[in-house]
Amino acid sequence: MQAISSVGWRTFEAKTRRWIDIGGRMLGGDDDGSRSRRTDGPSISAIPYQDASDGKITQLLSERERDLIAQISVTVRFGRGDTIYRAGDPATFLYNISSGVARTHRALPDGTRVVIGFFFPDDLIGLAEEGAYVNSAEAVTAITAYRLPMPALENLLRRDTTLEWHILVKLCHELREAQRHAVILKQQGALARLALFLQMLDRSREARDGGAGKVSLPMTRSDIADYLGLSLATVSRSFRTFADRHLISFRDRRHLLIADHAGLPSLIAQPRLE
Amino acid sequence: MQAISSVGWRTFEAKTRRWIDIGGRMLGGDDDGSRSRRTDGPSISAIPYQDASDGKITQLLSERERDLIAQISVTVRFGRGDTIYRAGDPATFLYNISSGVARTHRALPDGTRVVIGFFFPDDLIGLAEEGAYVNSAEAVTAITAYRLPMPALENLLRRDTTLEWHILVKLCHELREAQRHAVILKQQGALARLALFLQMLDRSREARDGGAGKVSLPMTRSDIADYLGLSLATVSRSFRTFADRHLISFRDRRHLLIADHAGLPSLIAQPRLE
DNA sequence: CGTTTTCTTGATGTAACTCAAGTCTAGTGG
DNA sequence: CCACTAGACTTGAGTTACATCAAGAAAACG
Repeated sequence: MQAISSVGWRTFEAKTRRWIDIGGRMLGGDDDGSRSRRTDGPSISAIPYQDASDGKITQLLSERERDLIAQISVTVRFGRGDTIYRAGDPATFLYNISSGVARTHRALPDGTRVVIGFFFPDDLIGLAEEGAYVNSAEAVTAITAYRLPMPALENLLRRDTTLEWHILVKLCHELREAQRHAVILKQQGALARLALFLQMLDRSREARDGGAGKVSLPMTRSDIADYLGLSLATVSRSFRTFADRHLISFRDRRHLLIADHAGLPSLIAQPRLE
Repeated sequence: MQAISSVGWRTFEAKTRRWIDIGGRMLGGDDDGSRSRRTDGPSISAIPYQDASDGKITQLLSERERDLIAQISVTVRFGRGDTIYRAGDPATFLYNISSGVARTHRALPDGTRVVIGFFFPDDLIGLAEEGAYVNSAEAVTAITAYRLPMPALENLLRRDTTLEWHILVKLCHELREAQRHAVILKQQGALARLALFLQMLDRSREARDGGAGKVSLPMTRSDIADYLGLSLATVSRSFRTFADRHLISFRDRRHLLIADHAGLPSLIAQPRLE
């Protein structure tokens, strides 16, 4: 996989260009629960930095701001499994996910893969260091995203303080998520890690659709393992344990219901889970 | 410890006020290698977001910006072990560390402590969610810091786009650090985690003083364990293993020399370290 | 409908945890 | 200045949870 020669920028441009779709149509029938029901246009949301909102995710951008971003951006689409960008490539674009789920990862010298995070509609991806992407990003499901050229965005931010503030707030949100991820990983037990992961997915889902505890797992078990720092086998076994204890129930491999909302948190942070 | 009743804001104010020191004197003879040799004043530095700088940390603020921040801030001091703020307290201040080392942590329900990060001069701490601190922060060594009232800072940022941009860049830097932390934790082996930790400290030291591989460990073994997600015993054993293999050598418990700069990275990301 | 990928489940070895006892060090007061 | 003490660190022994290896089952894909 990933057979194209990594000439970097040019290859990358050529590759992505294939998926550009000026329409911005929404993806229709994805049943992964992650499709967005918003009207068309760029959109960024987060738990606010200052104002209390009962833990709910709120839309940060005004209509005007969304227009401004729309003016400098293009709608792009990626198919399941496609590479969005690679670590080390020149960071020319920021992506605002509109529908679908993305994953960022870092490849270690020996080929081990570390999944940094999963990203959902209204998230931003494309973090850079010294002008180059630090992680690689792929589409977990089919994705529609707004692609913002960094120079144009920087320009826009320099002119519009409020917009810049909102990006700042969003970044704070992502920073908190990254810290939360670290907290998950420091949990000793596999069950505790998985419980925290499910809780995280459930919370992000709840903030979006507000429905009951029906969680969808668009990513593979292997993705989850690489995110939680466990082996694929252990993830599978842990799911089974949860099901056996009637904490969750699977509709199929990709869809589960959280049966015992109090049970999962109780597993967390116990020194030894027996 | 931490015996003061947690009435939150008022107690907090009263507590910190004790350490306010309008002078802004630098701490003199700390031999922890983390003292800053800059001239007086607020200071923020990071690896740039766009421009290449050979991986070096650079000062982000202009003289004018540092003055602006100085005008809204007060110099505060904390003694070793003092609490800077607590998770859940109203996030009224942001802190710009000037000298010394701080640590942020989160306490889990069962009393387990998770160290989120260590912070050095030129770093910012005080991340909030919905107006409240998400982590607690303590002084690992004696600390001098600039204390910025959030409302005033927000005001300042709304007026000064460039300054806001610089804060944004700094936040990106911290986000990358948090991700790096997660990568460390996903390493299986204790040796690999500790090696990455030492590498991290060494790099941050190198960016500051540029000297040879003399790393200081101002934090306790227990802090390191809680940061790396290991037990105190394992951290100790791993240090011993490194020393036995002549990868590092201890001057004393708090100061070590990286003897084999190539040896440590070679331990990292190996599936099994034997 | 066959092939490939993804997932489940079992058996075994080992790294790291826990418990626990012993050593060092820095900070305190005589 | 030195003895003393409390906290920080080291090291050992036994146990356990998870990684690894491996084979079989179930989806997903063309």
